Amino acid sequence: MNILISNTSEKPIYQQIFEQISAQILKGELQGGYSLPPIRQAAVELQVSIITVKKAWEELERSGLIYTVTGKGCFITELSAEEMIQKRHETVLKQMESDIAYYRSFGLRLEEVIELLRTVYE
Amino acid sequence: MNILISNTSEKPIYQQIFEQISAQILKGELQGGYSLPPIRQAAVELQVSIITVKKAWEELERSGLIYTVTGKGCFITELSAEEMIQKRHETVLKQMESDIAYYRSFGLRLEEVIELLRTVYE
DNA sequence: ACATTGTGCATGCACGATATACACGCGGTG
DNA sequence: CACCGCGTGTATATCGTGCATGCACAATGT
Repeated sequence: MNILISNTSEKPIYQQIFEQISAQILKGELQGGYSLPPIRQAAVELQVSIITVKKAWEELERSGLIYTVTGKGCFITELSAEEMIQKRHETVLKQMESDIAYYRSFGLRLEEVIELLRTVYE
Repeated sequence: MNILISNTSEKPIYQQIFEQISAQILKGELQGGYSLPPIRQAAVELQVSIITVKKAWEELERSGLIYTVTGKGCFITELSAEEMIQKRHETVLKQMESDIAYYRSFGLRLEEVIELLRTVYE
């Protein structure tokens, strides 16, 4: 459970949890077959309600990254290295499309965007 | 008033209006000194409430892109070409920072991001 | 049975979106 | 010059939706 929750962020808490665990799974930091912490324990660690954790877990299950067994726990879906890369790119591309739409609405061309990226990406 | 509102978008309506007008001003499509449509007229055209338009106008004023005169109307702030470019980059960079944080959370390096960008940016 | 796990329901609160009534500014008219 | 009407932005009260929560219920395994 290496999660950082920002109370100042405009994103809902359950989505912050979802995104960070999602990233950790797709980076291979959380191995398939192992289980996630019980929602109660996670709730205590993260200082949030059980239900907030559950909503994050539900999103993860909807994305096919974990599966739930009532009474037992939640387990990480086993993925091959190729599948992880594939899902990671899918996820990033989906977000990137709307990001690009925003940049383009300001009339920026591809090379301008790349130039700005280089100045910010440390 | 060349605005497109998406009801399926997760973004609030007033923010969609704000972003699009903001972009049009900073691209020079809306010249300084000219006035924006009255909020009532804009509300009819955009099929939204007066107050929703007002909230968008307030955001524009807070960003220094327009100024309001009670009883007269709302007018676009006069900006030099350099100021427009500057503000445009400021705006885009602010958004780009959080975009990059997202990409990096998935472990992507700068060159991978650029490669993905090239495949999507048509 | 009991302890541990996930699930479902009812509540409080913040925010987006709305309609209606109010205040300010300008210009025509007596 | 005063007044009133029209067009402008402004403020108040209300409704619906979604985030976040606590508490009680169901399922699993020892």
